[in-house]
Order: sequence, then C-alpha cells, then structure tokens
Amino acid sequence: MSDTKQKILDTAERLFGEQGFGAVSLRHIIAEAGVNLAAIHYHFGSKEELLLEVVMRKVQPVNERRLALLDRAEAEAAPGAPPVEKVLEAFLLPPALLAGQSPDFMKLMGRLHAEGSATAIFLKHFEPMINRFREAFQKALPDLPEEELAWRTHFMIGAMAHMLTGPPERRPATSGEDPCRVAGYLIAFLSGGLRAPALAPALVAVLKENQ
Amino acid sequence: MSDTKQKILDTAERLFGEQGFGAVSLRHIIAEAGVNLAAIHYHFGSKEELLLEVVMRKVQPVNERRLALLDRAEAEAAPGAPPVEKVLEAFLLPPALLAGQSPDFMKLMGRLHAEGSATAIFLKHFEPMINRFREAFQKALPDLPEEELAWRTHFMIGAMAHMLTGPPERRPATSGEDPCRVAGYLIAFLSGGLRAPALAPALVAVLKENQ
DNA sequence: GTCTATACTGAGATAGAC
DNA sequence: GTCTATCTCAGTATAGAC
Repeated sequence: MSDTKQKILDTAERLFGEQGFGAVSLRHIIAEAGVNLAAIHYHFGSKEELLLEVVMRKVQPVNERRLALLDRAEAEAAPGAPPVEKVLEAFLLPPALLAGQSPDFMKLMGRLHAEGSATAIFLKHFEPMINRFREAFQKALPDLPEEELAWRTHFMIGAMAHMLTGPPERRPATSGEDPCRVAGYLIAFLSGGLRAPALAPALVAVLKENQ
Repeated sequence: MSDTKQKILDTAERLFGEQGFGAVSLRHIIAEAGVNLAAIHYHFGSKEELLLEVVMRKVQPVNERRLALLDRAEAEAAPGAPPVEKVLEAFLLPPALLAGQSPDFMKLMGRLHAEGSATAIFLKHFEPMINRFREAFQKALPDLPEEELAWRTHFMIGAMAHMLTGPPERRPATSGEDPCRVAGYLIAFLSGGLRAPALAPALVAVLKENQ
C-alpha cells in the first residue's frame, strides 16, 4: 500500500475516532496527513468509502478471532454441539475487548450500523461469519422454530450493537469498567433470552386486544 | 402554532420519511412547503432541531400510551406488582404498533438514536417515562443486583431499537408481517433475558482467560 | 499509476431590511 | 415574523504534471 494511502487511513481513523464522522471534513484530514485533497478520492472514491475502509481494517481481525473461538468451542464439544453460552462467548468477547480498548472507534461502528447506505457492503463482509454462527445457534437450540430463532438473533445483534456502540452517557456504571464483566452480563442475559420458551399464541391474542 | 411552522413540520415529516434525513435538503422542504429558507432557521434553529421536533411530535403520544398501559397493569396487579411480561408489554406494544403503521418514520428514530448530538434533548423527553419503567422492572425482579438490572435494561433498549429502526433488509421474514407477532417474539425473548440468573463470577473468570 | 492545483455545485447558516 | 441576499464550507470532479 502506498505511503499516502496509509497516512490517510491512519489520520482518518484518529480524527473520526476523536471527533466523529460528520464533524471531520476531508480538508481536516488532508491538512493533518499532509496530502492532497484529490488523493482521497483517488484512493477511496468518497468520504463514505474511506470510512468503510477505516472500519474494516479494525473489524476484520475481530471477525477472524470470533471464528477461531467458535472453531475451538466446536472442537471441544465434539461430537456434540457447544451450548448457547459458548457460542455467545465466541461471538461477543472479541468485539467487547475491542470496545474496551478503543471506545471512540466503536462510535463509528454505530454510525455505519445506523446508516442504510453502507449496509450492502457491510453485510457482504459479515455474512460468512454470521452464517457460521446462525448454524451454531440452530444446533444449540434445535427445538426453537426457525422464524423465531431468526428474530432472536436479530434482537441479539441489537443488544450487542447498543452495548458496543451506544452513547457513553446512557451506559450504566460498572464496577471497574471491566469489558469482560459487561460481556458476562450480556452473555447471561442473551442466553436467558435465547433459551426462553417459544412464543405462546395466547400472548399474540392478548396483544391484539390491546392495540 | 403559526401556519408556516405547521407547513414546515408536515412537509419535513413526509420528505424525511420518504427519502431519509441526509437526502433531503432544507431547500427541498421549503420548495414543497412554499415557505422561505430562513423561516426554518427562525422557527427551529437548525436542520437537526427540525428533525427533533418532527420526531417528538409523533413519539409523545407513544410515550403517553406506554404510561397508560403501565398504569393499568399496576392497577390490575394491586396490591402486588405486575410481572415482567406485563411491564414489557406496556413498554413495547405502543412503539411496535407505530412501527407497523409507518416504517419509514422509524428509520428517522434510528438516526436520532445513533447520533450523539441530540442525545441530551432526547434523554430529557424520555427520562420520566424510563424512570417509571425502571421502577416497575425493579419491583418485578427484586432479586437482581441493581447494576445488572441497569445493564439488562440497556440491552433491552438496544434490542427494541434494532427491531424498530433496523434496516429492513436485515429484518427476518415474518408470517403475515404482523407487528403484534414480532412484539410477541420480543416480549418472550426479553422476559427470558430479564429473568435469567444473575451473572456467575465463574463466567467472568473464564472470559478473562480467553482474552 | 500517483498525485497536485483548481474549479464546481450545493449545502446550512446569518444579517439586516421590511 | 418573514424575506432577500449573501457567506462559508462541505464533498466532488477534472485537467494535467510527474
């Protein structure tokens, strides 16, 4: 990779992390990086795509670590399947540790997560990993209807994303601000949710009455 | 409220809903509303604050309905406290119904939710309601340590927000696309999570080893 | 293939007349 | 309260030097 491209990525990562995506203009970045404005568009095409590369550079190792932990859990549980808790651990621990190290960076993730524009590219990078985990959850919860498992996975991602990228002023205080402790809270919570009995038709009826 | 202000709010709500916040310029809005550009800054101060008012106008009734349902659940359970499921129902059903009616609008909520800037004002409007619900959850789950309950509430809000405002292409398919059914899935999931046993210290130790 | 200089279009914001 | 005119600054596009 060229030196210019490298400098742009490093500077953008720092400035985006410190001040947020919207607050940092391309002209701020080129001033600090000592490069030309057009170099950004030459190497990345647009500000959005620059952000995407900045984020992906840090997220890739997290996803690799997730898969490695899942591999290990499956090897340990063979010939059976690992329990929900172990799958959750593999999925949640790597990003929780990253969040503990660089909270600023996670705010950027939150932006990408909330934006529609980058979703397609985002999904492409995550899909192989997500699919591996979906299978693992299905094996750990064989009795749950498929549609309900899909929704529970959706809820899980929401809870995780909010924990990782949510605004700091809304985060509860934690003894020691220990990322492992918070990850533990989340694993306990999610395993309870994933293991809950499937939705009873009676509840849907009650909800319809109240609407 | 002046006619100009009303026209701006109505037009902004429609355009933001149809095309998203970033894609709609103030100049689009004034063209369709037939008002002057400066009128927006006179009445709202900035584009961000306009969005905030647009959103709040629709969210206020939802919060009122939440409190009314909680009141009713508490009256029915007196002299005891309502179970977690009933509290969740009061909290989740009103926004789920709104999301079913106007999915476009919920994407705007997602933006506010993800942005740091509006958080303070956002919080001020939600705090009284959130506090009422926090108390209700505490009464329904008297054995859970306070710190852990705070985190579980945080996770709950993340799961709800992701269900309501998440990108449509990531939402699982649902039989009949019934908002009550999805709300039911969420209530079943969250009551399992909230009722889960408190975090075991052993789990934290295991996580620390793997880090 | 890389990078620089410069120009273009459209955004949100504002001062001051009415 | 409302409008005109104007300002500043953003992201983007292109022509051409190395």
